[in-house]
Amino acid sequence: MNDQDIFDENLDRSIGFLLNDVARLMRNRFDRQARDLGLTRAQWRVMMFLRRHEGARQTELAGLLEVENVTLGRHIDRLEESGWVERRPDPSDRRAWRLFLDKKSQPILDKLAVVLIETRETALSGFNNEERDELIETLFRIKSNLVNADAVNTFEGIVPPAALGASN
Amino acid sequence: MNDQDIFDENLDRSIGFLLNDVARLMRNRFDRQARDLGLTRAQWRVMMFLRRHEGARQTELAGLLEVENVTLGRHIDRLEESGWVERRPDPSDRRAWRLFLDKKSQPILDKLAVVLIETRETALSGFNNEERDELIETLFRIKSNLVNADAVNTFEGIVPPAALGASN
DNA sequence: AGCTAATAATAAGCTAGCTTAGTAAAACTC
DNA sequence: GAGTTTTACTAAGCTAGCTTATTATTAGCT
Repeated sequence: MNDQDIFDENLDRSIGFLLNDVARLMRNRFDRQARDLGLTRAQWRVMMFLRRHEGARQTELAGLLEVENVTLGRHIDRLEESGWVERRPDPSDRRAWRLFLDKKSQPILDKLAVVLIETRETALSGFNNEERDELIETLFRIKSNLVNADAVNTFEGIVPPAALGASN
Repeated sequence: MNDQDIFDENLDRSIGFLLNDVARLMRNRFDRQARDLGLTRAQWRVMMFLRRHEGARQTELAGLLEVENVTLGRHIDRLEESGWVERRPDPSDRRAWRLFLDKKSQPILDKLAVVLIETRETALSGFNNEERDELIETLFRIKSNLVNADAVNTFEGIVPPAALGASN
């Protein structure tokens, strides 16, 4: 087994690429089904979160969605253009906007929730409940590994290594 | 528990969004680490596949990567501009190109493979081998569910339902 | 040989994510 | 109270994916 084989094997078994592939396939499937409802999956997700946090500011909502501020800003631009979402000035902070759903959004949100469930059932066909729960738990574990690693880079990375291992 | 709760629960436990989040976090992490090497993860992936299939045509390579023809085409545009990849005319088909790696690519490919492994180790920290294998198998299962479902839509979808259930 | 079909690739234009840089306002510090 | 830093958001511009429409060329049918 030479060097190239070692790399190739890592490529074939790359969790990152596999995750990407699966996420992309699900996204495409959802979007095809939902195409006529006028919202993309990401836009709809924003609105689903917004429904539970009406009056939130963009930064708050971006934090909940775990997306950069700028990314959410563009979603809101489009949602506002299409009349799904309304930006109202924050009375106590002139830099900020408060976000609200338009009335017409409710029925669409519910329809898209059905599409979500259908997509999931397609993806997980043949999985029993136990397997589903395991998968979700596994994904949360990975996510928290990655989020923590990022946190280390931005905060504790400043702390000298000795301090981190002190409790041993 | 009202309707909204039901939808919200499905949102919280949405495999699709979780997969998306995790894939995004891994992509970001990889890209940050690899930033100075001059290749993005997707570009590098193209080149890793190309290394094992030199002389392939764009459509062939896109098929291997499970990406649309157009998506690969743009990758190749950029890779060619930067001198990583070369397009040579297909001698037997004047519509097609044959793709080849530039010599300078080998050392970078190997360096990026190391970044891939580091990213994976961050994501899967705390996972033993068994858990890793399970995860990969699970992802393959989902992927094949989705790919098969697409196939049904494009081919067998035309076949009358009765024919599909005939063997019962 | 001559149409018609299918195929390889590109063009244009959309969403979704990111970074970096900038503006305006608020909050903090002295 | 003045000056600095932080915060909320926007602007511009990049990769990565998609769809739909076009162009060239090949392959298939009659």
